[in-house]
Amino acid sequence: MRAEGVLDKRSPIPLYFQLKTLLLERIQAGELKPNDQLPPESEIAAAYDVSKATVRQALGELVSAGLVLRVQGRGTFVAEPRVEQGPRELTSFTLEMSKRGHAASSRVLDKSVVAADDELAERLNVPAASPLFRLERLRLADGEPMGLQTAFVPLELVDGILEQDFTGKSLYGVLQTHYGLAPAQAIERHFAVVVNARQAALLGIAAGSPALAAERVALLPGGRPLEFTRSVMRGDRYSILLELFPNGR
Amino acid sequence: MRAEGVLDKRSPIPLYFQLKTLLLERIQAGELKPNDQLPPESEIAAAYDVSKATVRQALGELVSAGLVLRVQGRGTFVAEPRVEQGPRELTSFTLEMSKRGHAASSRVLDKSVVAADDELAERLNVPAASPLFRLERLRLADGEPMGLQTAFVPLELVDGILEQDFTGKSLYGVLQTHYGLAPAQAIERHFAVVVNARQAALLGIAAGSPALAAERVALLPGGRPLEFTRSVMRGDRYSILLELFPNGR
DNA sequence: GAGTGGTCTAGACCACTAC
DNA sequence: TAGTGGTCTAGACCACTCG
Repeated sequence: MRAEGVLDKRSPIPLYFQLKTLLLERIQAGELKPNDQLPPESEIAAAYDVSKATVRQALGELVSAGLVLRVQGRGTFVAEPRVEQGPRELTSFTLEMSKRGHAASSRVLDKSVVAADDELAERLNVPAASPLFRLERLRLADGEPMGLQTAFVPLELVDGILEQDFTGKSLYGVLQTHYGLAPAQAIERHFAVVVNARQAALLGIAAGSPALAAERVALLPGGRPLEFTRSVMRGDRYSILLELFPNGR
Repeated sequence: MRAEGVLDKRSPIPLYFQLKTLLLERIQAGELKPNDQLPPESEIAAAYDVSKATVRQALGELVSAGLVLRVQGRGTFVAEPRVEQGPRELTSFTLEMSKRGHAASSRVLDKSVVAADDELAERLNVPAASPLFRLERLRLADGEPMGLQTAFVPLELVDGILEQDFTGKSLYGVLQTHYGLAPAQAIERHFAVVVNARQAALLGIAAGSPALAAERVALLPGGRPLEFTRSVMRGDRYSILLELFPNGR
């Protein structure tokens, strides 16, 4: 193997990392195509003048990233591109839709301050009857109703938020830009329901139609709940795609 | 560090794997609690009489699994339990239920060979009309119906599988032990449906009740489809829990 | 400065795949 | 049988954290 790039042994960047980056670039540039066989580890080691262990560490990270496939006794191969990237991302409806090529919009149905009932207080870890900002929106993709979302945020975190206009903006965007609040993690539960008359009317489907419901708690970096959202998405237009691996990797 | 268990150097099981398993068991048994510091790598290496590289490989896999946390200059620590491993893990219904503390069982409704229709042929990447093994089961938790699953496997991969008894066994178990086939990845789509009369009767719920449907393709290490499964799980008893992170972690 | 994990070497032998 | 990746050793030195 000709050493296309050369590793800098005096660099503070680890050799395995430099090597991994080089290989990554060659794969992403299409120079190494899916199912192409890489040179043997021993050959790579010789070409770049590093030990086999270093080559293995670089390749190991590419394997973890799903870009490369090792087959004992045969060799190392460039993997077929994956259907979807690993763990599910925490994004907004707006972002998610635009990534799928749809124009996302929303209609604000309610913007108010309510007192936390017992369930909301528990979910958001605030005292019962605490004031919460409530935002209910009809979410649309390409102008067609996709689902209903109702978000609750402890009012003390977002003083004055009632003045905000949410027509063109995402809730996460406003939390970020006006209050410097961004979730570090979210826990989301999905389950199946049938829509009631009000939901059916708003979504333009028949009452009793199936829908995917979700409850989500988004947490701040310290672990404090930032937001609790209930949503009901049309069963005929919305689905969840998951990529699974054995043993959590 | 006292060597609680001892590694068998003559075993065909790699030393790093034995060591990883030992540590895993001590964590899962609660002997090592969250935030406990593990002994230094050098000490573990000495205690079990292996090299530091072997210890690092064992610990590295525990880090990947999220069970352990390495902090440079400080040490290695037992991680806080994750909120949920969620369905990001590829497991069988049997395993999943037993992990949640339920007794899983199943009733085989159909075991046959069918010809692939166009959709099945595409999903399993086999020629149209190829013979497929078809297994339809009613899945129960603690004796109560939870859902229906129909799996399809290309017959050429599992010659003679019709003779197998699936009453007490998982499909994945049989594929593994009798054919040496284990999925490396799966892609699963979930959506909401309402059950039809047959499904309702089998599940013991009213027709028109909501249910969580899923379609899953499990892939072999090389990327060849091993299995396609359609399932319908009771909406009142089944939900999906997801842990989300910004920007894919 | 002492102790930790992070990187790296130069070898060795084994297990598996292909011909 | 030859070639591949898989495991393992016994060292070495570095980078980082903490008292």
